[in-house]
Amino acid sequence: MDDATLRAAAREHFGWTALHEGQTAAVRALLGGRDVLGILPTGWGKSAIYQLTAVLQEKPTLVVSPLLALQHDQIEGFHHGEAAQLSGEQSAAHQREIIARAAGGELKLLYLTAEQLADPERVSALAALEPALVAVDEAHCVSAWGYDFRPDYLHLGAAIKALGRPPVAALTATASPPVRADIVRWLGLVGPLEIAKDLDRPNITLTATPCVDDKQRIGRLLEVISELPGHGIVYAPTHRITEETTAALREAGLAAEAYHAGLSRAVRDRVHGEFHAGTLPIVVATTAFGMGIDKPDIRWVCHVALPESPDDYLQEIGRAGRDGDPAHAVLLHREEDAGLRRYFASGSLPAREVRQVVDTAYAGSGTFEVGPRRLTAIAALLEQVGAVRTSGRSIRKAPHAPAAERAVELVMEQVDRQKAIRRSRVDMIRNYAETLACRGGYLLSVFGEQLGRLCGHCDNCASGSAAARFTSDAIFPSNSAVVHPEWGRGTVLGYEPDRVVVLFDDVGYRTLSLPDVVARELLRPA
DNA sequence: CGACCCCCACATATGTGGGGGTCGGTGCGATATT
Repeated sequence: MDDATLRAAAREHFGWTALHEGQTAAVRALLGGRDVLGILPTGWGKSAIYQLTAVLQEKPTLVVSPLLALQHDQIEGFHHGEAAQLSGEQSAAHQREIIARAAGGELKLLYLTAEQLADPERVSALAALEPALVAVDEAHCVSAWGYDFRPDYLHLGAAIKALGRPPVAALTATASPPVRADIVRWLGLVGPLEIAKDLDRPNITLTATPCVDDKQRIGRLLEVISELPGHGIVYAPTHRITEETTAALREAGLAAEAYHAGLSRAVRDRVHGEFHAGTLPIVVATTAFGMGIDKPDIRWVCHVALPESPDDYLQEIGRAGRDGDPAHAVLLHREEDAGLRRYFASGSLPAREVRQVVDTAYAGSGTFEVGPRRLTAIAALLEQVGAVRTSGRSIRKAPHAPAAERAVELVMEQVDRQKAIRRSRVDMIRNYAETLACRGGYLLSVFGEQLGRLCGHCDNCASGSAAARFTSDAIFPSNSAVVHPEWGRGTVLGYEPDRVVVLFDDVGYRTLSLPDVVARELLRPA
């Protein structure tokens, strides 16, 4: 199908008068049976990719979307009348009715969660619909949530296979190279067409300020907020700090409300609604206040602790200034912040538990003595290394499975690798906070994007400290593959004066001293 | 990983310091209780 036909269809079905080249390329790829990985900013028109593809096909499209509230919004925004949601909130009868409507050709889009696809009966009912496409929205959740929080994300690849393996569109606003690798791997994408829009957001001024203690940090926060125009979000690391910060702001006469997962649904909805409507100027929140915030005129995002990763940070500050007007991202950090993040990043999956699952699965009888969440994650990891086949709750030894000991070893290698990468991301966001070089350039380099100039919208660019440190003395080109004797294969991401940032496949991000690299020949071209 | 709380010992009758334990973020969905 050529672009003119696609544009005509977009106009006819949705009234869209303009499509990006990236959108038409993605739709063409999907219609031709090719997977798509789209890393595209919010507001760019990611959903249009699968919506347009969906209406051009006879069979329905399944959309995996992480939050039920998000699904509601998207179904409401789809003015085509042919979208519905399938979730555990609905009665069994209602669920059957939805599937029947889809089978009758009445629905083009069916929204569901990853958990829905963990149920083999549900999957076979959906497979009978012969879905034309699976879209995975907010695909970074595979990586961010799969390993511990919502492990059914790790079974999506297997579920998609069981659905007849239609083409897959994986879409997200933010994904660094390790996250992309997770998406490709766990969704089982094959040679996907990658569409990425550059991540630089020139209208967001980046600032990071070290604080010696929490008292000073709150003081700085109050100063910052009083200087900044408009409405904004304060991100805090814990429920308690969220509440305390809210109290401090209110005491200073500011209208602020807390938002975190410990609050009732009613309070959360009210706070979200008032912020969105503009009647509440400040929300102090944990990461729970995230996806689904679609307010164009957020003027600032201020962190009172280090976030867990560059991915999280970019995602969170990306909520500011969507209207394109000037906005601010302020990071008030302390060295002590990294501890909590390292803890969150570490997770834990004891080899003993993996062994127990392997032994039980191989024996074909007995009980799994592991919590349900962990069992789901372990099963996915074991399936990935070819040790077991899973279907719903059943975990059976796979044909040609490795020996039990070897299976545990293979899984633990994956777990350790994952842990190393996640912890290295904490180091990267710390470097971002502490660097005297260009912050915009640094942040982008973590995502494998080379700015090649000063960003011109960070505090270090403004003070001149970035210019003094700008360097292009590359000994290896950016994005080139290198090998380190201890850390193995990696990709050169960028340079700071006397330092080079490399992303290693097995150990994650590392910052190496350039004189050291040269003197000891630590890096060789791969 | 580190903040914080509790408890205890300690030198002295109220505060300090140390040891040990606990807790910290995201949401789905199924199940139990009003």
